[in-house]
Amino acid sequence: MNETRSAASGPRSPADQSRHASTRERLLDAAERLFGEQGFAATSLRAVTVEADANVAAVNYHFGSKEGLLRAVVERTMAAVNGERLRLLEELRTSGHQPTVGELVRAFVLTGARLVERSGERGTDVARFLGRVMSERDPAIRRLFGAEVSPVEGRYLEALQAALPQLPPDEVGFRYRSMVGLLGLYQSGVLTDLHPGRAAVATTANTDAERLITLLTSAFHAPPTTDPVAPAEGAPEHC
Amino acid sequence: MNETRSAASGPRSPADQSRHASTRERLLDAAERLFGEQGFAATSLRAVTVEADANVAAVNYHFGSKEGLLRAVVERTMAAVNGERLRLLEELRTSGHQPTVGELVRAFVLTGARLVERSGERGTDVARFLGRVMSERDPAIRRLFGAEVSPVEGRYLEALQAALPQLPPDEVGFRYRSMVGLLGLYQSGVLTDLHPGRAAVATTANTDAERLITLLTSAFHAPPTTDPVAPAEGAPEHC
DNA sequence: GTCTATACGAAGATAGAC
DNA sequence: GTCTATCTTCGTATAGAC
Repeated sequence: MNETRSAASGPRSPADQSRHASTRERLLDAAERLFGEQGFAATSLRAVTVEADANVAAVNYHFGSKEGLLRAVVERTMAAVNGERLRLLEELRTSGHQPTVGELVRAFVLTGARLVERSGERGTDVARFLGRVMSERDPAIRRLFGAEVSPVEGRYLEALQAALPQLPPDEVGFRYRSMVGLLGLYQSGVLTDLHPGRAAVATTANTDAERLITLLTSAFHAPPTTDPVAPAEGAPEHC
Repeated sequence: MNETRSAASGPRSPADQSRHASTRERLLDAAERLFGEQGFAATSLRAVTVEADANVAAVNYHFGSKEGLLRAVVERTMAAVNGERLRLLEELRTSGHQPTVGELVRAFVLTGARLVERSGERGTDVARFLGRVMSERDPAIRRLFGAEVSPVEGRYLEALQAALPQLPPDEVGFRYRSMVGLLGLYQSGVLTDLHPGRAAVATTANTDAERLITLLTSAFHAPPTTDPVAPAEGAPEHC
């Protein structure tokens, strides 16, 4: 309860969840869960090492620093998400027709959800962790995340631009970044909570994912932004 | 460069920007700038006190804690934003007709921009600070921010619901929270940067604000979200 | 009342023993 | 390769100067 170690001498028995995984893997699992739960800055390295049943210095040995640990967790998780996104995009492109905006948005948003399903027990941890990292404002973390998603980003931007030929590339980029940011906020739980009135919470996740897809699809279909000075304002009103 | 103080004995000459403001005001100014630049967790209390030319303990005296300092900065800034938002909303409601979604979104989004203009020199600091706080994921900070905006939130939700009678309240709430979150990401610079190819940066701010208004207005006008199982997907496609 | 000097415990990082 | 011991920095708390 007190300090750096919980079981130093004897064979540790309580909550030995990831049985004989390596120290490295146990550190990654613990960091993913705690970073997702409490955030990066709020999670102490000592809390991670206690949960992973390892020493504080093991983090520095395996990952160099706390940020190195974060980078490793991001890489491990994003590898799966990136693969899934590219696979879905290929699937759409080889289906005979140009992918629509709605299809692209749906594929992008649901990738996170599918990853969560496949991750089983650790699913919600992964979702919260990804959401947090996705909309992080720390420049260092943003760079690290950006480097991880850039291969997929280019492909999606191409496909979105092809589906929205009337929009200037700058505007497609702006809306794409809005999608990434909003998905991050959604996955970190920012858009979900705060309405305590209702009872049904079980289906909220799926419903909100669909709401997000609806919202984003309509956002992409907005007309090109007009001049900053006194725009017509009624433009999207007609439909 | 080393420790808690930069000029202990003589009259401080370098960068004495807010000349004879009280220690309390100088602490608020410094915190607003540094929290906006680096984030709350990444900014050390000592960095704030060095910039404000005050002692570390002054923070605890005036604000009780680091979080108390954050609360004070939020309150000082949001008082202006809340007032402006309520004023604009009243202006719309007394203009004879029901405010449209576009008008409500525009009033909400541009409030931040106007505050920035009025703040003059400190404008960009204020914008970044507000943006960061708005989309913060730390529950404590979210609670504190939520308490600050709740009076305005209710009024805007009412007006939006009246403008979108075909949408269920839950969905209006979801889209409102999306607007708040996205505005936060935008104001903290998350949606703006990263495309280094272009040259014009001067007009980017205004342009992106208009893009955000366009995007959000269209997002609010999306049809109600259908059942999670295999939605038609073409719904917003027709317009 | 305001503010400064200073001390304390906790956290991240590092060096070197094993 | 792994862990113990130690260093620096952080937020907070206390005592007293003005």
